[in-house]
Amino acid sequence: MSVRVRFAPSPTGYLHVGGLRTALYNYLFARHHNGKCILRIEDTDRTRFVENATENLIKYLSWAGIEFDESLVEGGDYGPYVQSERFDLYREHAQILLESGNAYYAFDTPEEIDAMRQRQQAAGIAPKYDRSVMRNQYTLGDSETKNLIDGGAEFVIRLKVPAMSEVRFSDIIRGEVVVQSKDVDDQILLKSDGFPTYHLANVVDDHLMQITHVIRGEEWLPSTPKHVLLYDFFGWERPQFAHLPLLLNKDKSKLSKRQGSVAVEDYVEKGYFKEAFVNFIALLGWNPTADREIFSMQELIDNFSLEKVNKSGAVFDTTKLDWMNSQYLRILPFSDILEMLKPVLEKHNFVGFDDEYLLKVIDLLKERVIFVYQIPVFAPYMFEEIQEFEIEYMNKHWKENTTEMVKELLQKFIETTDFSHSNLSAITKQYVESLGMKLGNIIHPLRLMITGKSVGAGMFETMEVLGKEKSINRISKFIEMKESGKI
RNA sequence: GGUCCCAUCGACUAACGGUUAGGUCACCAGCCUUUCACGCUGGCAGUAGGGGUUCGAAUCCCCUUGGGAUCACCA
Repeated sequence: MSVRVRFAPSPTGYLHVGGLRTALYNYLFARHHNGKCILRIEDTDRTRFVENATENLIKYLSWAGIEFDESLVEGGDYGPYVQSERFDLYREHAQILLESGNAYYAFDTPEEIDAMRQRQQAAGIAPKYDRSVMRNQYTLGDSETKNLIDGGAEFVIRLKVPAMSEVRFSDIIRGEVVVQSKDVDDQILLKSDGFPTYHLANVVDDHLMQITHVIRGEEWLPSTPKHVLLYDFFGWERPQFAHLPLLLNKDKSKLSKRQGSVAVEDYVEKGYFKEAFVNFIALLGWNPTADREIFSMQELIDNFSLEKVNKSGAVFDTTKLDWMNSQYLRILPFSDILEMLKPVLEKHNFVGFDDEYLLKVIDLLKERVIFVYQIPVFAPYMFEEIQEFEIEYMNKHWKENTTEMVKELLQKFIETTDFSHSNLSAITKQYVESLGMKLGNIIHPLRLMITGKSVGAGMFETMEVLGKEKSINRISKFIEMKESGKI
């Protein structure tokens, strides 16, 4: 039987980084086994409906390079892929459970349930639906139950958890898990509005969609016994479960909004490459070899296995992500970087540069920054005239004879027709040597005049990219300013 | 609190009974150098604690401790 997995997010607004990792592992697992990866939208909670949330989810999943074989976009043979379009199915299945005696009607109001919990808490026992005293099919009797329903009373359908037995299941990542059924609550399956809860919808859909492996976050582990019971009651074969370790805040609690960005879109906004982000996320909780850090999507697919997924949670610390981004800045095709650079430059109002020039600038600076957006911040002088000179830098390197030297060197720059960095270097070195001086005596003043800053890429490389005209103009202009005492 | 899950450097992790407990990020130092980076070299730093099992335990078992998740007519 071929592998079929699903990513089943609830459209509550944005794609969570933990959700992205779950989606990614599902995707990697499916691709690794030549199986199918399905996207199913779990929108059974009408009170949490968020406009455009599904579109947003799909947008960022797609940004990350995660493709689905079946979804509301691609279609497929097991649709619809949106739970709100499958309500009849859930009602039918709840009915099956009712008839087989594995589920029952209950009529308690939220207030009554609340009162029950308070009594239990006061008595120091775990809050759990008390089938023997609440208003339900068993305490009311079948005829009264029928009367209530016929009379239009609101009801829910609850799972009838067996009194004394063990629920056990095996998890690919965690091994055998055993829970006593007395600790499992009579979960509501169908809400009073007729909509299913996650538990029912999830099991029905996973079965109907022939999902072979349920790969989801660890937060679902405590409710898995309910799901297992449902599979058994329906007489269905259970899928294999794999509960992924959680992504954590620095304080080790479940990754949350309060302690930093958790929305994938925030990281896109911050300028991370999708390749770096996916690579980073993939290695949080799973590691194929440990002697390697950089993996392309295809390499992740080739190496992926659920057996190597860790059991313990991973702190989502982006320090390493920054390093990865810098690595990708070096290995990614120039054309990709160029496309990211253009909109960034526009924001700075640095316009009118041709691709050829921009490519040279990227090559010049990519090893000195970790984000594309830092290029114009690190080296604005590549895109505009110098706004400000670092005075301290000037004071440190500008001696009495510097102006004279610079003038002579400028003359040589003007005379040369070869403005390559190697030739510029040769000219300059020859000149300082003729004076019996060191390169450092002239290169810092040069850097100051050309860039205004004390830090940057190789000086002659910078001049080459900037070009003869601009380089010479900046030097002449600076000398004028210097001699007229303007600086 | 009940139930369940988890536990190797600060972080991500490797070692699936035998290693001086390895790698990466971060941090520190040195080298390189034209500044800043990159790069290279080296360094700091870990098996939560206690019992077993075994010739031998990070690894298997138990207890303790710690952390987390979950206990909704949310997913």
